[in-house]
Amino acid sequence: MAFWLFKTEPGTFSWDDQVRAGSKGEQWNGVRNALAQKNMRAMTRGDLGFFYHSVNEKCIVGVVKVVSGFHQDSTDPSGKWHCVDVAAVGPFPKPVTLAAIKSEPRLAGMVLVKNSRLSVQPVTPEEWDLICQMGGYGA
DNA sequence: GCCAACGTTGGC
DNA sequence: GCCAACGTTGGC
Repeated sequence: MAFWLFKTEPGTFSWDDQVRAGSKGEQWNGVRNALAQKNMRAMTRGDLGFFYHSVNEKCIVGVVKVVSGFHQDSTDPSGKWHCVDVAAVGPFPKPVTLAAIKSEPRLAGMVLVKNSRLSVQPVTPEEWDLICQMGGYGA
C-alpha cells in the first residue's frame, strides 16, 4: 500500500467532479509529465491519495483511491501517455491548506513543498498520517 | 549529447 | 498580474 497526492485545478477537474464520478472512478488523464507518469506507473489498485486543489484554493480537500492499474490514457491520440483511474473515498472535514503544510516542520520535506509543480506526487506514510490528523479525517 | 531559449505552471 | 521554477524543445 502506497500513498500519493493528486493535484488538480478546481476549474478543470474538481473534487465535486470526482465525487460525481462515483465509486467506479475516473481516468486521471491529461498528465503529460515524465516524472508524474512514473509515479502513476508505480501505483497499484487500492493505493490511497490526497486530492489537492491548486490555484485559488491550495488545499487538500479529500481522499481518493486508485481503482485501476496503469493503462492507456484514452484522451491521448498518440498513445504515448498512460494513467490510472481514481475514485473519491471521502472529503476532509477540515481542508488542509498549503500554508498549514508549510508551517508544519514535519512536512517541510514534502514533495508538495519542494516541487510544487509536479502534478502526481508520492507521500510518505508519516506525512499521510499527519495530514489526515490535520484534516480531521478518519481515526 | 550538451546547452540555451522558450513555454507553462503555480505560488504570492 | 507578476515572477520564479521547472520541463521541454531545438540548434549546434
